[in-house]
Amino acid sequence: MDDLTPAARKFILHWGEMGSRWGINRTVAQVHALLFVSPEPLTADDLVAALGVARSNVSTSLKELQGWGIVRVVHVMGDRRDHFESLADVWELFTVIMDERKKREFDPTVAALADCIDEARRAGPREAHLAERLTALHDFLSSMGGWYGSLRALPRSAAIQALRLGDRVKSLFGFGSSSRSAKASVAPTRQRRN
Amino acid sequence: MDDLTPAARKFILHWGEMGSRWGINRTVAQVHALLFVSPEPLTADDLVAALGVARSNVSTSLKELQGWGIVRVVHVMGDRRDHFESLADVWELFTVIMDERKKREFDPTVAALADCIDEARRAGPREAHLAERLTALHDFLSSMGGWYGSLRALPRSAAIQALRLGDRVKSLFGFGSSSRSAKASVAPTRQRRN
DNA sequence: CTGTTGTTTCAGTCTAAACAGAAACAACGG
DNA sequence: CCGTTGTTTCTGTTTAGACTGAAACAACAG
Repeated sequence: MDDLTPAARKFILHWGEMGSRWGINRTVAQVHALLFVSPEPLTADDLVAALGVARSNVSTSLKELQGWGIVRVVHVMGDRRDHFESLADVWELFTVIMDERKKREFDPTVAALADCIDEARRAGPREAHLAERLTALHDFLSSMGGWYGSLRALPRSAAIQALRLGDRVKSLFGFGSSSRSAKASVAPTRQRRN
Repeated sequence: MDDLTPAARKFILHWGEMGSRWGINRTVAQVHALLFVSPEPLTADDLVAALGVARSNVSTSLKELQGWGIVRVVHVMGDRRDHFESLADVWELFTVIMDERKKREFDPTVAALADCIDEARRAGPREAHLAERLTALHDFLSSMGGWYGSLRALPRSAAIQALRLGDRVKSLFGFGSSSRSAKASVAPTRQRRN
């Protein structure tokens, strides 16, 4: 962690922090961050040295990242050791992660909601209100899932364009569209009732 | 937790579990889940009794939910105690939560990336690769943020319709679109390479 | 003033997850 | 067969965060 440049170190630490705030193991996120910014593939021992964590920890993290499909093994001529590299394409990274979390968490949630709704309905009018609320939630989540599925079904360029579609509308409201416009959409949205 | 119906209990536990997997305190998520499905507003003591957690814990959780703007105090005639209710509207719930997490985590990440990029650029060509990777990430996240801002700027009905836009595409693939079609959109998205 | 209600804080406990470090094992190249 | 490399599994240990329960405090209604 000491032979990293300040910028790289800052990024890796922040990325690890973000990961842990979103339910991703900090070390896993850090390993990924380092691979993502590394110009060339790294060995497990490189990662151990750079991040200062145990070998077993790195090994597990690499396995998990490979399981997600965002890190893969490559081989370097004249070196028997495995080297690892991250997907470089950010869009692909995004979709792969979203796919995986959808499968692991989102879809089971929708299914669990369907179960709860069935159960509440079978319990008769006494739980009608519960069934109603859960149905609203279930339908909303299903819609989101369906929307994401549609987006994923598009070829990548079309998908990116589909996301950009809002930009035209946004310009009507006088907002810019590139990087630093974030704040414009943050503050005054609280008590609006769309 | 024992006087809840099985369906309600199952939902609350699952919701708490999901919350904790996405960086939201389990108790906070459970309190919200219970308020969300409750036909009438509940007092803090109701929550203590139903969830079996400490009073201070409920109080803190309620404060946090109020801070997010998804729970509010209401008063019941002839009762001096505060009663709490959740936003019932799922779309509003979603946007409020997304707004808050964007503000707390997403925007700071974009800003941190900009910092790292500046630093890497100032370090000269030695860190050109780092700057390049981080810029790709930064631009992607900015785009996502901009897209979300656009969506939020739309009146709600238009926003929902904008999300539904994919449905037409989806129907080409033979999927349905309304509530129970969840399973249809799940499986086959894995190994496609857009 | 007194009892009720609610908030906040704080010290201590508890727990799940992360993590370290070692060991055992497999694969394989030379 | 030996050395290298990598994986897996295990036992402890550590740590962050969640949580409890109590206490101090404020507000206020009657």
